[in-house]
Amino acid sequence: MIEDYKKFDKSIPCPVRTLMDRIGDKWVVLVISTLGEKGTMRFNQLHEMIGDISQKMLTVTLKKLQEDGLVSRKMYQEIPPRVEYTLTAMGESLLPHITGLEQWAVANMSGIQQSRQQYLSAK
Amino acid sequence: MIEDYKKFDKSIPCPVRTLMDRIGDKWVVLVISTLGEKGTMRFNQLHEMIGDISQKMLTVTLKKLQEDGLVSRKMYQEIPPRVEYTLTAMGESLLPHITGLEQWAVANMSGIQQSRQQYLSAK
DNA sequence: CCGCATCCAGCATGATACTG
DNA sequence: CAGTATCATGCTGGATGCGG
Repeated sequence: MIEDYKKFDKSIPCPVRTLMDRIGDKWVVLVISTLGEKGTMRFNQLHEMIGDISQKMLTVTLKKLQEDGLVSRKMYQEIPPRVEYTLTAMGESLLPHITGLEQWAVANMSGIQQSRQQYLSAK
Repeated sequence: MIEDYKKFDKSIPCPVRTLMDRIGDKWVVLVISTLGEKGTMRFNQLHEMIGDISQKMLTVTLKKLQEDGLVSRKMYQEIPPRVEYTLTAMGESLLPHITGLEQWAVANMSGIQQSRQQYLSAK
C-alpha cells in the first residue's frame, strides 16, 4: 500500500501535497537557492539575480516563504527603506534537498532534451 | 554572482527552470514516488493509489514523464488492454532526491503549520 | 481497460500605475 | 527602495462523453 504520508485524505493534510504546493513553484526554488548561495539579500538584489520574475511574483513568493517559516524578513526604518531576507534554520535544512535537485537537473539536462527529441520524432 | 546554471538567459534553457516545469507539479512527484515504491504499475493501479487525481491529469502526467525519459510505457496487445509503467534508469536516479524531499516534508510538517498559524495570528 | 477530445470555469500571473 | 492595487488574460485542470 502507498505510504500513509502520501495518501490522499481530505481530513488530514498530506505532507507531500502540502510541500509541493510550495516548492512545486520554480520561483520558490530559485529564491531559496539564491538566498542559500548568497546569504542575506535585499529585495532588489534578489530581483536582479533571478532576472526574470516580476516584482509582484517576488513579493508573493517571499510572503509565502515567510508564512511557512523558511525565510525571515528584517526591515530597517530608513530612508530609503531597506529590507533584508535570510533563510531560517528550517529553510537551511531544506536547502541541501533543493541543491541536490538542481545538481540532478544540470547533470541530466542533456539526457532529458535528447529524450524529448526522440519522443517528438517518433510520432 | 548567481551560478550560471540558474541564471535566466532566453537563448539557453536553464536546467533549474526546465526541471521545475516538470517536478514543479505535485502529480509528477507523486507518480514518480509511487512508481519508485511499487516498481511496475498499471494505469488504474496508479489511479487508485494516488486517490485524488483525475484520469486526465494522470494521462497527461505520464505522457510528460515518458517524453522526458523518466518513465517507460509498455503496452500489451490484449483484450482488455493492459499498460504498464516503470521508472527508467534516469527516473530511478531522480528518485532519491524526491524521497529526500518527502522525508523533509514529513519531518517539518508540524513546524510549517505552526509557523503558518503564528503568521496569521500576528496580523 | 486505457485513453483522447472537447468544453468551460477559475486561478495564477504579467503589465501597469501608484504609495510610504 | 520596497512594495500595493487593479485589471486583463492565458493556462490548468475538472467534467463529460467517445473510441480502440
